Amino acid sequence: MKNFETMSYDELLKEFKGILKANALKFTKQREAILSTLYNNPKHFTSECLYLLVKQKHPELNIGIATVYRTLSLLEENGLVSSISLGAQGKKFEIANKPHHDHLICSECGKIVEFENEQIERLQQQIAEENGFILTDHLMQLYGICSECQKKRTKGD
Amino acid sequence: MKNFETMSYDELLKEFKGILKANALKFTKQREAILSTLYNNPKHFTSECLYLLVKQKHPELNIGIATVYRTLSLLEENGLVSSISLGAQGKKFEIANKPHHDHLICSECGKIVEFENEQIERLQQQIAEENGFILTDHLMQLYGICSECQKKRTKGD
DNA sequence: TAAGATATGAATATCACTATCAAAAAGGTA
DNA sequence: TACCTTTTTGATAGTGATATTCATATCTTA
Repeated sequence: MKNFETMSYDELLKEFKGILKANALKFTKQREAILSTLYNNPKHFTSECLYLLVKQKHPELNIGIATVYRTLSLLEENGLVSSISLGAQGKKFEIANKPHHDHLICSECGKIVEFENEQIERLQQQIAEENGFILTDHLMQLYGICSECQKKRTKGD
Repeated sequence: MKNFETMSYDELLKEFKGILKANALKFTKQREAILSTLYNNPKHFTSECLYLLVKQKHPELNIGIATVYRTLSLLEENGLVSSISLGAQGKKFEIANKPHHDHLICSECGKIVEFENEQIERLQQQIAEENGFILTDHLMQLYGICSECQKKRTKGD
């Protein structure tokens, strides 16, 4: 897969158009609005949350929530966005124009910190090989209490 | 928390009864049926899947799916079962009478291989600390193609 | 720019899970 | 054991996130 790390918006858009063409899909205003909103807000979005933001930034499109779901699936299938499942807190999406990273999540406030660790990646590769697997992907989420929520706790009680 | 690794079913049952008593909850045939089914089938169950198996093994109980959900939550809250979220493949439960481990999952056939790696755990702890988090839990799933599915692929095409 | 395709938004359906509720069962107590 | 109180149960309805349907709108390319 391509590495989107250093991609400008124009390059990303070109990539997206290429994917659409290759699959006989159409380039629409809605799809672009969603892609650009994701690109310009490098946060982790809920589908709902992204829907509201796109609606706000592009009111003339009168975008529907179904289109947001459909487009997110499309983008994820093609590696342009990635998602993490936070169980009770829902599924969050982010644009995949950053280097690979994993997530450290606060169970109290939902804050997400990104990190990367080469050493763990190597160990994962090794584990897969030992078990006869070809590693294609991985998911690593660390859960804990962030420093702010730790402070709140001691105050609160 | 207690380590359930070497626990016999009798010990597990005793533990469960203790938890129930401590919370003023009752020991019922349904709850026991679910616990024993989990214990005797050391696999990863979907709620639905476990429901069907308990129904089959204990038809006289006429168990309802709601009870399965309720009991799984209860068992998970008390550390007797643990769960993993497999995204599209749903949430799966297993009895927590094994040492902590993570999962290596085949994206083609859904096969799950368990593994543990001390070194990764230490690195995770370290990452959490560096970011001011108190680590409470983690989720690590490696996705890949298992050796069997690799063989099928080369044959198939 | 017309033809033939896909995409869209609104509404509806689905899926996993949760809440509600009347009836049943558990487990103290006498 | 019989009673009494509380919790649990199964059935069912409800929920929220996501998927599907369908008539209309929009894109692409010829």
